[in-house]
Amino acid sequence: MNIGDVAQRSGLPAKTIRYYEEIGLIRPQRGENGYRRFREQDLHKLAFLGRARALGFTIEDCRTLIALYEDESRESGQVKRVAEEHLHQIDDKIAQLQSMRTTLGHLIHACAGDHRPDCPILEDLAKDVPEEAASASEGVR
Amino acid sequence: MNIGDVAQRSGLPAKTIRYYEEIGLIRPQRGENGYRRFREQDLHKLAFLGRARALGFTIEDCRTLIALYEDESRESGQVKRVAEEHLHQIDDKIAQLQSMRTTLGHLIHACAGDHRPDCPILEDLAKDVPEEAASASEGVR
DNA sequence: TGTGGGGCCTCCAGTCACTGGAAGGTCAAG
DNA sequence: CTTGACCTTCCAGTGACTGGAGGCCCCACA
Repeated sequence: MNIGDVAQRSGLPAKTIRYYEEIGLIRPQRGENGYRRFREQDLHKLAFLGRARALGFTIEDCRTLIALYEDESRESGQVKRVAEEHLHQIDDKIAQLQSMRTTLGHLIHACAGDHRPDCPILEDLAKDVPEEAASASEGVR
Repeated sequence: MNIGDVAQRSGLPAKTIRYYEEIGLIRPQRGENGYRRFREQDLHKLAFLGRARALGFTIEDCRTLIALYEDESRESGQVKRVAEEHLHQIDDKIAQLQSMRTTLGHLIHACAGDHRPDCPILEDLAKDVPEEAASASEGVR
């Protein structure tokens, strides 16, 4: 199989597959013409990667998960730990986004959205800076 | 005010403030020693930026919002449109994350997480590739 | 046998919004 | 005069790709 075939069958762009080789996630063989030659096991691994990425696992997580997958003596607790860690990060992100969503929703609701210049959204963004410089108010990054 | 002062009062890291100058969001003056000199209006703008960023607006959105803020003849509808567009993107992201969350939650629930190697998480990730692209004879899912 | 159009290759640059660090100038206190 | 905090610029790196240039390879068709 050439890269175009695996791209189609795995659903991953050829560019991404080359990138995965570059960072050592896969090691396809090479033909005499220099073309990558993929075997079924490569395709399998790419599909694994595609699904893990679709669940939001980082590339490093994927590396770990593949290593565990190939390790006969793994303990499912190891896998579960990685997944739970990731779940927590997803939850954090959702919470952060929902907080933004709430605030933004209120502001949008309060804004007439007409031809006049008065706008609660801008007014909120331009609120005065609290004068207590010393006390720390930690923002989002 | 030097950069350290505005950093503290705006809650933004000095690095970020320098970056904002580099991309033209702010234009602080300079002292004879080469230090940036910030006025109250610069601080105000940085606070505006900090809040907009905390709501998840992109830098380009921020540029637009500041321009609207400074434009006396703006229409609040313009602001509202930007905010609504952004809200949609937040909603999309939340939906995507919640979908991941659901799947991942199921998998984690199904995984014993003990010393044995059997793991539904890995099994799911390693599911067979659907034969859709190559053969096109099988039924779809 | 030539030609045209894919497909494949590598390498480089860009994305987004910072962040870290090196190397060095400036300032106020002791 | 030294120390140390603060400031400067410049360069590189982050994550996970993505786009594009320039060039080789392969096959079908005339």
